[in-house]
Amino acid sequence: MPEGHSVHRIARQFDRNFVGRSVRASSPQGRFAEGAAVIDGREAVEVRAVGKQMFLAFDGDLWLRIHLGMYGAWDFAGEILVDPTIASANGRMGQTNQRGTDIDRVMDAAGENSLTSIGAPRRTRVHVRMSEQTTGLADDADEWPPPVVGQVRLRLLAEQTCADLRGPTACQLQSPHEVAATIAKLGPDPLVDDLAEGEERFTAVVRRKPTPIGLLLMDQAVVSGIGNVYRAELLFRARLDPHTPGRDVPEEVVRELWRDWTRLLAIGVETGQMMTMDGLSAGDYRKAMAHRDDRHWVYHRAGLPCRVCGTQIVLEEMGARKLYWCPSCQR
DNA sequence: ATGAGATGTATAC
DNA sequence: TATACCTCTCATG
Repeated sequence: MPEGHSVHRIARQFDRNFVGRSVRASSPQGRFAEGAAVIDGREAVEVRAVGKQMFLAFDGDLWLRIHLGMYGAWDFAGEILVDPTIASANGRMGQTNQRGTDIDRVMDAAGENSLTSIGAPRRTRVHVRMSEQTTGLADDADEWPPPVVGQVRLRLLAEQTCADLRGPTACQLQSPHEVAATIAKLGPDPLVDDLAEGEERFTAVVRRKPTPIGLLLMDQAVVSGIGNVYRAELLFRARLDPHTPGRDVPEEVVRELWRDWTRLLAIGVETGQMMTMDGLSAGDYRKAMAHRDDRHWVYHRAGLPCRVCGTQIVLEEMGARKLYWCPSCQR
């Protein structure tokens, strides 16, 4: 259940482990059998992430568009090269293996990005290599390719790396033209678009609309990659009432929303975690990360006292999703 | 064991 | 606005 940061991390995994290699494709579940047959045997040549969507190109101008939606996930298995840009600061690893989208949660469980934490409840074991240094588990007995478990819509297999896709909202082949059309409908993504241009686009659209800012932030045509967690947190960080019509949000505040999103997205991609309380002391940070519900300003904190003013955090529906906010701080 | 809920979107009414 | 999609995790018992 990724917001934009996870998709960018997954794309970097594909860049590292599939691009430049020829790929075997299959649909063990059968629901993407025709598409898999078309991909099978081609070389992956490029990967792009825009917002919550990933586009993987194969030779012959064939693109695969993936949107994980709410439950979709990639499982990586095999020998996996970790992209240094997503490796964790402590030098071990960022996410790399398994559940592309659940990496945050996997690491949450142990409180740190350790290999052992990742190994425990997983169905696949993974050799992880950073640069030349092998840090993976020794488990020579594993089968190759790994046995299929559960409903796998698409399996992509490179020489030493396996990626299994489950439960995506979208998994389809596209022509270059269709890819361009899909991307054209998306709002700016700080990791794709020029930051200044993105800021202009975002600001212009928001300042024109009567729609509540809480809906605009979730609208992928307005800005790419923000989901329900980042929405709540961005609004709190801006001390902004979610109901404020876009056109009534002061321009400087709109611009700051965009800049804050660029900041949070970069942190999310780097760390694999939705860190929205950056700037905490080391001690507070450790505390915040220790418990799942202690790491956000307002998200998932209905009825709890606001961390800043003590007012009870409000829960309401907005855009058919749960919105959490502090009615005192956010005006 | 069982069930509710979830970091999302598309479609029908 | 409601529902379907599709899978996993967590809370509950």
